[in-house]
Amino acid sequence: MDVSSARGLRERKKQATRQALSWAALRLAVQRGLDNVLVEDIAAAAGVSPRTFNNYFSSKAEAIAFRHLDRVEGIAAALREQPAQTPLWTALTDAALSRFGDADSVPDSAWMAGVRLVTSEPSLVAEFLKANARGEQAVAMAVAARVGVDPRVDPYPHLVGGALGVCLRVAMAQWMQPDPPDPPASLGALLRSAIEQVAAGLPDPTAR
Amino acid sequence: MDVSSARGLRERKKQATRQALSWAALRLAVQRGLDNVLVEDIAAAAGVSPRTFNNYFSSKAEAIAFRHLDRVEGIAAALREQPAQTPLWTALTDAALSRFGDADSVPDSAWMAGVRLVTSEPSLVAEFLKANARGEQAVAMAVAARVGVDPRVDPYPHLVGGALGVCLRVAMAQWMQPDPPDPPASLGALLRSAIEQVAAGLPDPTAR
DNA sequence: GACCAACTTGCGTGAAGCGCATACTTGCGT
DNA sequence: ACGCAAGTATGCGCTTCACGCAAGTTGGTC
Repeated sequence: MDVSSARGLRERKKQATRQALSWAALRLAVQRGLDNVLVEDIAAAAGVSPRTFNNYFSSKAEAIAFRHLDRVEGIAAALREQPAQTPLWTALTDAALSRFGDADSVPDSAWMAGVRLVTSEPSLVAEFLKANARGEQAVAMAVAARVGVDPRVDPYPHLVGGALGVCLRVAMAQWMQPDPPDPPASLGALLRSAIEQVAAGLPDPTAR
Repeated sequence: MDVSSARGLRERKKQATRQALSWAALRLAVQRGLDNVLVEDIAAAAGVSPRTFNNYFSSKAEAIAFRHLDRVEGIAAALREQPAQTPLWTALTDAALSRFGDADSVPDSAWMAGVRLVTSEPSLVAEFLKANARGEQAVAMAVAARVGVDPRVDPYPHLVGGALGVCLRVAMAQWMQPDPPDPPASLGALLRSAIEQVAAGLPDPTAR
C-alpha cells in the first residue's frame, strides 16, 4: 500500500476538502478582493458548511496562505529526494527550483495575481510569512537529516532553512516588483541568483 | 529643536499612546493569556477608549508584536550610526547586538516570557513575523544607503536584511528552547554566532 | 484669539471564530 | 456481513472583533 499520502479514504477526503477550500478562498479573493469574500462564500464554493471551514482553517487568510505552504513544503520533500552525494547548496537550489522555478501548472499571470494579493493585504502578509516559516522549518528538518545534525542543539539547519526562505521571499518580491526590467526575469533565475549570493556569504559589494 | 522624535506635542502624545497600548497588551497577555484579555481591557489599561485602540492597531496581536517591531527597527537605526568605514558585517553585528545583545532595561525573565507568549499563540506568531519582516525592510534600506545600491534594482540589501532577520529568529528560538544547556547561552552570543555563520555562507559542515 | 486639521470617542453593524451538541461516515474487529 | 468506536460534518448560539460614520475635543498656526 501507498504510505505517501493516502492512508485510507478518510485522510484523502480531508486533504481534498482542505485543497478545495484553499483554492476557493484564493480564487474568490483574487476576483473580488479579500473583504468582499465571506467565509460563507468559500465554504459554498467548496461544497461544505461554513462551520466546517473553521475546522480546517482558522481564518480566510490562513486558507489562502495554505497555497503557499503547500508549495514551500514541497521544497523540503524535494530536498529529501536529492541524491545524498550532491553538495548541500546544489541540492537546495535544485529542490527550490523544482517547486518555484520552471513554468508551472498554474498560468503565470494567475500565480502572480495570487502573490500580489497576498503581499498587499496586511493580514495575508502575516499569514504568508507564517506559512513561509513553516516551510523553512520543514527544510531545516530535511537539512538536519541530510547533514546528520541534531537541530535542537545545532542551529545550522534552521539557519539554512531560514536563509532559503529569505531567498524565496526576496526573489518573489523582485519578480513582481512594480517596475520590471525588460525582458522580465524569471522567478527561477532570480531565486537561483539569490541562493548563490547567500551561499557566498553575501559579501559587501563595496569591498570587492 | 529636536528632529529625532518630537515634532510637536501631538506627535509625542501619539507615540506615547502607541507605546502605552502595546505595553499594556503585552503585559496583560503574559499575565492572563491572550484570549483572556479583551481589547477593552487593554484600552482601559492605557487610558483610552476601545475605539481608539483600533486607531492604533488593527488587532491585539499587532499591538503585542509592536514591541518587537520597535526593537528590530532599532537595529536599522543603530546601523546608520555605525562609522562608514566599518566593514558591513561587523557593523551589522554591532547594530544587532546593541538592541538584542546585552542585558536590557527589561528584566530577562520578563522579556523571555514575552517572547515565549509570542511564539506560542499562532496569531501572535504571524504578527511577530510581520514585525520582523518590517524590521528586515528597515535594515535593508540602511544597508542600501551604506553600500550605495538601489534596493529596487539590486536585491542585495533585502537579502542582507532578511538574513539578519533569520539570525535573529533562530537565535531567539535557540535562546528559549525547552531544553537549555548549562550554563544557558546568552542571546547576544547566539546571535553573534548565527551572524558569523551566515556571513561565512553557511558551509555544509559535512564537507569540512 | 480664531480658525483648521488632527485626534478621540460613542454608536451601530456585519462578520468572524469557536464551544457544544448532534447526526453521519469510515475503518475495523468479529 | 454486521455492528461498534472513532473520526468528521453540521447547525446553533454566543462573544468578540474590526471598522464606518458622525459628533465632540485638542493641538498647531497665522
